[in-house]
Amino acid sequence: MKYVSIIVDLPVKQVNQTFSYHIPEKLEETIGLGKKVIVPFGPRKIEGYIVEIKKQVEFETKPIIKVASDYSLFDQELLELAEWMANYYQCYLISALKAIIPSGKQRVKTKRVVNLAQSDQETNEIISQLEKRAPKQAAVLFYLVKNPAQQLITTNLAKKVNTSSGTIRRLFKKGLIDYNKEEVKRIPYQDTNFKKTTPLAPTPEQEVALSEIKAAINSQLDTTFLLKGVTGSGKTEVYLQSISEVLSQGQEAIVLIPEIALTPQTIARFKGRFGKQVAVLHSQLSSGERFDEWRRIKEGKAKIAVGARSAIFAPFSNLGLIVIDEEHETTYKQEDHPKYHAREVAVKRAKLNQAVTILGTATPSLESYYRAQKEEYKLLELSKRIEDRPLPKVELVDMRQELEAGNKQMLSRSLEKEIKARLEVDEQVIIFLNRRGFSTFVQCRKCGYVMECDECDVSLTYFSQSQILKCNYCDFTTKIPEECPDCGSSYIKYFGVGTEKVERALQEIFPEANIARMDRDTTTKKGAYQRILSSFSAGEIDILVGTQMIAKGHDYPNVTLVGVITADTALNLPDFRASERTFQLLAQVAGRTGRGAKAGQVIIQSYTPEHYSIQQAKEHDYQSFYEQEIIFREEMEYPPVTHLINIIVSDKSEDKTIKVAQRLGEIINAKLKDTADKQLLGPVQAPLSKIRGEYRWQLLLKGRNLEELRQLNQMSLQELEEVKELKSVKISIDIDPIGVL
DNA sequence: AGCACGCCGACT
DNA sequence: GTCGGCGTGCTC
Repeated sequence: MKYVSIIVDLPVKQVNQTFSYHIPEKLEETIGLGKKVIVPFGPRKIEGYIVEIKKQVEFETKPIIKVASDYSLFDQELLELAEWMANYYQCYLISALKAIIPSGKQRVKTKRVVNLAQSDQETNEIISQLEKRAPKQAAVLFYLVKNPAQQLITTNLAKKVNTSSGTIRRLFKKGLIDYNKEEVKRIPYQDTNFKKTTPLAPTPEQEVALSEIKAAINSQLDTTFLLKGVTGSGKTEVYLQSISEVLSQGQEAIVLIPEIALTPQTIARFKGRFGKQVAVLHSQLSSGERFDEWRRIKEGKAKIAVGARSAIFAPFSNLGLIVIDEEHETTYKQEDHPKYHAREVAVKRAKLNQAVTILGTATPSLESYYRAQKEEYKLLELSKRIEDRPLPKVELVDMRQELEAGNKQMLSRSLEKEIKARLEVDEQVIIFLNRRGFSTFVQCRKCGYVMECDECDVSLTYFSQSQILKCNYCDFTTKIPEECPDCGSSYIKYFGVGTEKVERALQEIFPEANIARMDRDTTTKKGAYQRILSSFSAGEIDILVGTQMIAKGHDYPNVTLVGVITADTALNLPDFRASERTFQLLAQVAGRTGRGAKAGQVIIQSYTPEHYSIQQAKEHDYQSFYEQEIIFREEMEYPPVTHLINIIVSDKSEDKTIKVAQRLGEIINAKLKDTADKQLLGPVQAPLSKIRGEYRWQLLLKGRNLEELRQLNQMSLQELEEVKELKSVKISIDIDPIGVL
């Protein structure tokens, strides 16, 4: 008799372990590691994944009911990677596995949402009947009447009215609610024709980098390179020729690109060189298309996977190279569980395969450069742009002096003058707005009242097109009030320098110019993002105004001026990465110009131009920036010198949240007593103190040894579980958080 | 998670 | 007494 170990598809602590089953004879042929199966589990049937095939078993077993996938969804190597992730990021193995296997795959992705089974009126009657006998059920129905079209699944609904899933099941049994399968839709991706490209002759610097990389590829050691190359220095050509080398060894390659830069232009560069051998994996593919690409990789038809974060799990069997472009980008860190960082996973996966990793960027993350300094990574530099084009000249404008000189506009005199000059010679301009950390909000000018979301601790964002106020954290939307809800005054005003405001101001000064705007507001519609960029690239737009999304990877040879309206908004955030982000952003934005034959110019407006992150960005001097920033990190004991674990405690009850956070704090502190190399910050109210009606408190663990921190964290949480009455409170762990905001 | 089991207050 | 809600524990 053959047996298997199964991980069941339930992200719950109690079943975060393997369960043994036996294989009925007729399924023996189709069984295998990584197959999805249906198994009996208590009184019901659930999905699970085979993680081991074995001959003996120490339990009385039930049989597997059926095999639910044609393919093995992961092999031994990817299973090992999942186990590493589960341990490193402290998540359930099933969560790590589900991050690895193709998402949206075989079947259309659906969620089971709860609906009322009768009209609101009838429901209201039922509520009054139930209220006494079954207050919880009445509360659930009441919630559904009050919040139609919220499309909640059982668990979330139960949480909303503070009850268990059992209550909802009882309502279903009574026929008062029913379940609807709701499709999670995806936007299809259109393929284009790709022009064939041939390898370019490398510059001397590229030559050096390539020879080192090729040597590493041939040595079969898991070397990690940090390829630090200024914008426009030809990093992509290095990637392409490295991939060629790997292919000639009969091995495969993965290329990660930030989602936002995964445009047809970027894909064309890889498809143009390697044609059909390239599989593209990103979130905008339909589930069918994505699964097709996944199968091409699995079957060995594609040798190169190009994609966003999750492409790091491409199912290759002989991986030789992983490239991470723009390695400093924070989008490589997954926001929800498992909160993995693709860069860390890549280095681990390379190790499992004796593969080479190339981390490419103009502005390395402090983490990567720190490791390069310690020679954990090998540093390769491309300091010159192709054809020796100069880096753009950067001018800093002190906005305080502008104001003193009587200019109250948001455009400095010098930026206005330069824009005018470009328009006269038909060159293009990009105006960049660093909006991270604040958005347009609505405030009463009389009493200062700010419109906020009831469920979340944030001010509502103003969308002028639709004349509404919206919460960025939940789906709450509302109309702009005529009067202040607090004092009744009608002096309600919209604040914040939005892209829209900049656009309008520019249009006023330059009525003749064609101005387009790109931000979340204008790119929500399908394909809008592409449309704006291609029209800009075709020269139909003179000035493009936008947020972070225009800072990434495109080549516009006719752009000769980039203006940054406010360089320092991110600097004022209470986050230890504030300077790093500011420097990276300014350097990236500056890189958008001067990429053609014409020289480029950058004007940065700032209220704190003396800050080193801004000064060093002006000089294009990463090295100096790093040296100054690492001193700050050393002093404050922040990453990359230390590791962090962010613990978020959240619950609908503020009282319970605080109690749990404080109890956890006590437990940790007791364990920290005689250690100097680890510390606990908090518990404190989280910077976002309330999201979707849940209160949030935060604890931050800091220390040089991550393994020790992790153990401390685990032991403390275990001890916390003994406090029974506080068990329902949610605790979320973030290992190596990107920010603590 | 989601199912059965068993305790306990309310009501023909 | 019995009906049904709600907390608890278990799933190879």
